[in-house]
Amino acid sequence: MNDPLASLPGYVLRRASAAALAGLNRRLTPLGLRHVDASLLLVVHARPGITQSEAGRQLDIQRANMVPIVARLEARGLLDRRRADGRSQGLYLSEEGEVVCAGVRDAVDTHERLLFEALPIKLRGHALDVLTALWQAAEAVDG
Amino acid sequence: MNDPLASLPGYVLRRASAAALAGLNRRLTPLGLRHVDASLLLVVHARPGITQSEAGRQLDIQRANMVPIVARLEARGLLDRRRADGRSQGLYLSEEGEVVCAGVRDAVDTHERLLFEALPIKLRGHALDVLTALWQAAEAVDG
DNA sequence: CGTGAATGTTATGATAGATAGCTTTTTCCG
DNA sequence: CGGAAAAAGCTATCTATCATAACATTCACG
Repeated sequence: MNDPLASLPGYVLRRASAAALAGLNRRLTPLGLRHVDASLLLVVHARPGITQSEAGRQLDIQRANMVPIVARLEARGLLDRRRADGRSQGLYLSEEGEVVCAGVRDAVDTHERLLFEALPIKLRGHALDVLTALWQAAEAVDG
Repeated sequence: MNDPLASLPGYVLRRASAAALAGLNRRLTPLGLRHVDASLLLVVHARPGITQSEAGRQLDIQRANMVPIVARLEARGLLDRRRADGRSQGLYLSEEGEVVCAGVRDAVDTHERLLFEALPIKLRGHALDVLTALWQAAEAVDG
C-alpha cells in the first residue's frame, strides 16, 4: 500500500467519522437539521427539562456554542425554554419538536443500521466495543 | 444509562474521532502545525512529486481547499512546488520539510501508540480492522 | 453575609469543508 | 489536425464547528 496513513488507527478513525457524518447530514437535510441539532433534540427528548449547560456537557459542546444552537431550534419552534431557576433554563421539546425528533430517530436509526450492515459480519460484534474503548482512550490520553 | 447516544456507533465514532483529533492537534502545536498539514507532509514524504490534486484526492480534501494548505506550508518553507506539466505541479518536501516531517512522525507515532495502549488488550487486535471496515462502510453507504 | 462558582450571553477568531466559476493546459476522438 | 471534454490550479464566498475571553446575574456554601 502506498498510503502511509491507512495503517494509523487515528487517521482511519477520522476518515470513518467524517464519511459517516457526511452521510448522516445528508440524511438529515430533508428535516432542515444538522447532526448537532439532531443530537440535541435526542438528548432533550431523553431528558426533558435538562439544562442548556448540562446538555452541552453531555454533548461536549461549550456553553458559548450552545447559544446559537438552542436559539436556532427555538426559533424554528422545535424547542422551548423555561426558566429553571434564576440563572439556568430547562429545555423541552415542543409538540412540533417531538414530531421532528421522531423523524430524527428514524433518520439516525436508518443511518446506523445501514452502517452496521455494511460491516463484515464477524466485525459487527466488536464495533461498538472498539469505538467506546477508543472514545475513552482518546479522552484519557489527552485528558 | 441516561445517554441515548452512547449506544449509537455513529455517534461514538464521532466523539472518539473528535477526542483523538484534539489530542493529536495538541501534540502538533509545538511544531506549529495542524493535523491537516501533518497528513499532507506525510503523504508528500511517502510520494515525493505527488500532484497537489492527487494528494487532495488521497486525503479527501477538495482542490479548492488544498490551495491555502499548500500555500501555507510553502510559505513556511516546508514544501516545494515544481511544475510537473503545464497545469499540474508536483509537491516535494524541502530540507526543513523533511526535518519537520520527522517530528510529525514522532508526534503521530506517539499519539497512535498511546491511543492503542489505552485500549483494553483484547480489543487491540480488532481496532484497526473495525475502523477500516467502518471507513469503507461509511463511504459505501453514502456513496 | 460575602466570596466563589455556575449559567447564559456577547463578541471574536481560527479551522474545516462545500460550491461555483474562471483560466490554462492536456487528452482524446472524429 | 482541430475542437470538445476533462483536468489542474486558483479565486471568492459561504457555512459549520470549535475555541477563548469577558461580562452580568444568580446561586451555593462556609
